[in-house]
Amino acid sequence: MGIQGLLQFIKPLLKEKHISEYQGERLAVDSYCWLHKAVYSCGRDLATGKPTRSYLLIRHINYVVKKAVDLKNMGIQLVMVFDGAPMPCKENTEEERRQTRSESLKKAEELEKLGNIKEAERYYTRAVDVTPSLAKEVIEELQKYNIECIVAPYEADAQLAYLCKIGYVSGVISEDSDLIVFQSTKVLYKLENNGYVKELKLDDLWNHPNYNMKKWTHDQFVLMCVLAGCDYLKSVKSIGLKTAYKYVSQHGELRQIISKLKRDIGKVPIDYEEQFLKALYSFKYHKVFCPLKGQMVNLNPIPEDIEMTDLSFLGETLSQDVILGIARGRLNPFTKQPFCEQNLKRKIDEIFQPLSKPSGIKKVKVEEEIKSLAQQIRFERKTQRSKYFDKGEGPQDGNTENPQEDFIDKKPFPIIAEILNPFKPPFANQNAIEKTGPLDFLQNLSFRKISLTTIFSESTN
DNA sequence: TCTGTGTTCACAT
DNA sequence: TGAACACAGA
Ligand SMILES: [Mn+2]
Repeated sequence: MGIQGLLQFIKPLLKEKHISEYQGERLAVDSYCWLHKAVYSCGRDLATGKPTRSYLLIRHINYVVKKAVDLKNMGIQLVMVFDGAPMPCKENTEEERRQTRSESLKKAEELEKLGNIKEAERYYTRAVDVTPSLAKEVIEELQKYNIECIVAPYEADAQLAYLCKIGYVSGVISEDSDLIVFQSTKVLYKLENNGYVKELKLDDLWNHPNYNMKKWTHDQFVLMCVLAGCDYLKSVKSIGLKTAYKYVSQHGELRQIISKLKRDIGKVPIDYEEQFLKALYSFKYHKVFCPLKGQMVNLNPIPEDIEMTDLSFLGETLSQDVILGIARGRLNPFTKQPFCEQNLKRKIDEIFQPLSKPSGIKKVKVEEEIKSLAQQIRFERKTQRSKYFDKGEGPQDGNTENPQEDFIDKKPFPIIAEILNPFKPPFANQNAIEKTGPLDFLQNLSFRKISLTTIFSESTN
């Protein structure tokens, strides 16, 4: 997934940083990275849908929310971005994943029956499907903390890059090499719990110590990546990043490269050029949500004289109502329908309440848990989202015709105002320090005393 | 030296 | 959602 070997390729360009250096900035988070890690803490319960402990039904939410709130408390503003519908051309990949998930589930259930709980657990974690509904549960929780969430219409990668492009955020937290291909200006890779992170600035790409790309355009870089194999198109046999680099260095342009490729290697698929163009376009013109206009746009504007006229492979164009509903977590990005899952609290209630009746002890425990769920601490009610954001989202927020245009004229990009007038965390020099969540880098910094979100702590059971 | 493939990992006690 | 690593073969 991503571009095989790209992160290794750009490794010399990564700069070791500490997350505290981004205080005052606004960063977008590739939330599925966190979510996928998070579900490892409660694989069986999510995979089977038959939780053994109620807190195991929400531990993954806790993981993501805690991480986000911790960053927010450091004075980093966050935009949590979630994946939407899969691109049509990735359907086979998705099918494979569905396959392995269901196989893993079977295997896990067998192992569990045999009493091999430990091994079963391993397979259960592989069986978990991270669905929009799961994401929705996280989003609902994040929104309680006034953390902005955006569900992309398609891939989060493109959405994150777009937010960079319009200056809505100054960088992205991710693990995915595709972010570079999508032209994100700054990507923070490998955020550790101690706060260290590896930063890539897109501008540095052209000064690679081992590969001369000084005169390259970004399009040429994308060319290299697609040549080496990407999610949208497998590479021709024996072409990896290194040889792709040579081809682009020597020929520079798509048609020439492909004809040279055909001369060098016989086995080039007949429709390779067409597929190649589609892959390039999928990177360049991916459909995303614009939070300023409240509309669906392409990552880059489609030129008048574009070669390929049928762009349906980019996915359908959604109406403003639908894209807004998806982006803000009201509609399922797969079905475009409202989420029909019942409220999480009620779900927990329903599953555990009957079980608890015979045993008085258990019932008390469950009630405590639900009470604790209901009492999630809210803090910092002061809104960080300016009115402009809401205005930008059009009629839904009480605006009538054409709200986005006059909005943009008045205040181009909210973030720019905030760069000029950086957000000063209110706790900058206050003395109260509290040890908080799992991110130990918090411990060495000065923080306002704050109650962190712990929906359930491990000690409840 | 480079690429393709298979395996393991991500949580947290 | 993804990457790292090891190893075999061209
Ligand atoms: Mn990707």
